[in-house]
Amino acid sequence: MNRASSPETVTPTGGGNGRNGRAAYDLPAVLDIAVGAFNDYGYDATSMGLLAERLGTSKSAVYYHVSGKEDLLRLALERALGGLEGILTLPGATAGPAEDRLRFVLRGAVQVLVDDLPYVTLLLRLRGNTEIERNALERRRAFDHQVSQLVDQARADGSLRADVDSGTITRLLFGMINSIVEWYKPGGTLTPAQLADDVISVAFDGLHRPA
Amino acid sequence: MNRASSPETVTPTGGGNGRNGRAAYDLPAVLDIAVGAFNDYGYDATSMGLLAERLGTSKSAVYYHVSGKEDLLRLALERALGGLEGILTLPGATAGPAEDRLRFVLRGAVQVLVDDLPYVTLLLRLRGNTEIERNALERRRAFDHQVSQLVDQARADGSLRADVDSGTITRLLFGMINSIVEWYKPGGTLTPAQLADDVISVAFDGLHRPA
DNA sequence: ATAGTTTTACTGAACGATCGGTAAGTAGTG
DNA sequence: CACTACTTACCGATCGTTCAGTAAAACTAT
Repeated sequence: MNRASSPETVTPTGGGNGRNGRAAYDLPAVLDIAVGAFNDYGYDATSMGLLAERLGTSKSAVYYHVSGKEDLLRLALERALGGLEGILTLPGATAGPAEDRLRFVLRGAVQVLVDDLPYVTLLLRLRGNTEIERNALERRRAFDHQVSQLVDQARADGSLRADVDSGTITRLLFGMINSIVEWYKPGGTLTPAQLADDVISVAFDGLHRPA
Repeated sequence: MNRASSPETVTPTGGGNGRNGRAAYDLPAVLDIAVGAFNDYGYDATSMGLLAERLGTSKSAVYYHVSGKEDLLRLALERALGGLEGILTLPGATAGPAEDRLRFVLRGAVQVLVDDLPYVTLLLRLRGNTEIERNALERRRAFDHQVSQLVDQARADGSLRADVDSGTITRLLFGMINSIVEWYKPGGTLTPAQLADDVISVAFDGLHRPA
């Protein structure tokens, strides 16, 4: 019914397993399956029963690996946010002209998006229904705010146009980049590096043919 | 707890009502409340009970106006899709140079997005869990495809850069525009017309200061 | 080497809560 | 008295979660 890899192909942990022929899953494997399901159906519409079905085990087996549904969400969001926040600590994001730093961060964001595609996808679709979700949204806003400050600095330097509001620019920029999770399929002809180049180029130079 | 208008402020249909002091709601009013809740919590996470609470009535009172939860979704999506599809039938979208038609459609899309903000928001967050959702997603894809053809034509005319893949351009373009539903708040200093101008300008000319 | 013990990784059944939806009755209006 | 716009009470299904039990692997002791 679905085109994802069948449960049996994922992570028999190598060594020991349960009783009969069944494979033993470890936490990262369960998390991978869970995030995939969350993205396919939405977090709320994904039941623990369906998750178990995708793993080829029972509902309660999942509870051996994680403490609950929200725990899976928390783990997944931590990974996505960690990747994004990591960009801002890199040298390329902290030193040099503002426009260069902005380009570095945007390129890094595209890289993280592609590397941890399902995890970031999950993050970008949050609604803030629970405390965990609201906490993640806050961290995401903090990241956006940091990038927004880079835009401000680049504008002050005269590198960026000043006829459009700075907040609007940041939001349109992220709108463009974040939309990648909705359509990019890794493994195609468009490589992550080329995608990053395209995004940066379209963002800075626009759609018109180069003069 | 939430900052939306309290139930009592919306649409006592004017004339006749039920029994005691309670107001009588009509279908558009129920739909408005429902779409607002769907966007706040997500469609799946929004229960009919919560909907009734927001309306200030009982769960089953909602069923007097609509045949069920999915009916509310169907009605809302019809409105959003009708608005978008309508743009493509307008003269500005069917005659003239490809770049002008593209600009017209993008501007129109921004306009519809803002005019029917909650309805389009709902559309853009669909996951395709039910037949109704899948049908709406198909219509949305058809709309995107028509715009994609405009991009192709503008490229063939030499109006748009040809060094970036046409599909990538269309997707980044929609990524930018569709992101508006995630942050635009009507009634602020940024008017819909100014927003449309900014979007078109950033998309075609990029972020660099004009030469 | 083998017996006994502990640990790992589950199974199947059941829990209370909540879900979308329904049935039957009723207060107010024309 | 018919009609509108509800009400309260409830249905079966499904939700996330828990629990007691257990087969097999891993470890320890002799």
